[in-house]
Amino acid sequence: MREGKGKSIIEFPENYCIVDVETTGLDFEYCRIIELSALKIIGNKIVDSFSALVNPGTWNIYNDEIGDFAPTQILIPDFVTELTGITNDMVKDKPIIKDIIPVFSEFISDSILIGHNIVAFDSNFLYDDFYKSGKLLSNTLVDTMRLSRWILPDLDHHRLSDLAAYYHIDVFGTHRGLPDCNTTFEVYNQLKNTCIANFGNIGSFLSYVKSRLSKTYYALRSKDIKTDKKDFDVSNPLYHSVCVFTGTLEKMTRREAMQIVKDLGGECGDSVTKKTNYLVLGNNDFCKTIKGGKSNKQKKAEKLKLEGIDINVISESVFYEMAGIE
DNA sequence: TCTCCTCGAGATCT
DNA sequence: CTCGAGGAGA
Repeated sequence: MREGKGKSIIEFPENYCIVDVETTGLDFEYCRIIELSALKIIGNKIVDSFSALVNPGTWNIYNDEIGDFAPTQILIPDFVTELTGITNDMVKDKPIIKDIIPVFSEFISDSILIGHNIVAFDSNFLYDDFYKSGKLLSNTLVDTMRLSRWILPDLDHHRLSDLAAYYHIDVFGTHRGLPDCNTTFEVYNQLKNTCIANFGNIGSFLSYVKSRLSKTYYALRSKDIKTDKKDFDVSNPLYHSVCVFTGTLEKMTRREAMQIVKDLGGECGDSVTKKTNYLVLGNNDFCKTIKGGKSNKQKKAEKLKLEGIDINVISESVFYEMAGIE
């Protein structure tokens, strides 16, 4: 879907275009753009702007009176007019999107596009209309909502209005193309300021994000868990044992469970081997790829046990008993 | 150790 | 769409 669409990146470019679209609704298939706006920023300064009201065009739907399919004007729902102030009258003599795309395309050229929720919303409407005009929207995207979630993680919400309020940005008319572009521009600059204030510089922020994101690809490894304990209870069954987990634990995260093992003088393994002493079974229900209710780790553990290896497959509750946890 | 996959929860756009 | 959780295979 939407092949060749530009990538979403976490960055703070100095040259870019802020983009905002108003539409007849949220649905990509049935809704249409009614306003298309953009600001061109070079060296952090606004140097140009673009804004156009758009006639949403027509649907080819069955007309009872004519007894055939006929083009019917797509209307702006009342709640959208309420929200944006854009009426059917305002767009009725405006060009359709197909006639605006070439101008808009030339305006943005190949610059990075920045917008609030642009990755999941604006860019998809634009991509589809570009596509219908035989063009590919492949511009790289920077989403201020995504930036905001990294830079202001404690905020309850990251809507554009929330960020405008948080930064005390004066908003001149909301839910219209250019005003929203201007708000987004202000928000972007403030996010950059906060970023530098909190991380020292953009570079350390970017490497923080990068390391955090890459961790989502790398499963938790036993080497990530360290203990500062020295005096261990040598009678505890987990002492000097090698413990492996599979599935999701009910009472704690896997990281916490691994920490308990290490604190008791045990070791954790990332996979079941001949050195493994305990395999702790969590819940596998969520995992559709596991057939027959057994993970590969459990199958391997049972195979090794048949070969005479001293390996015990235990439940989560037995693990807590062994660890001395209520 | 590295690369890539899948799923669910949560949030935002008009 | 993003992120964090768990996973497979080489």
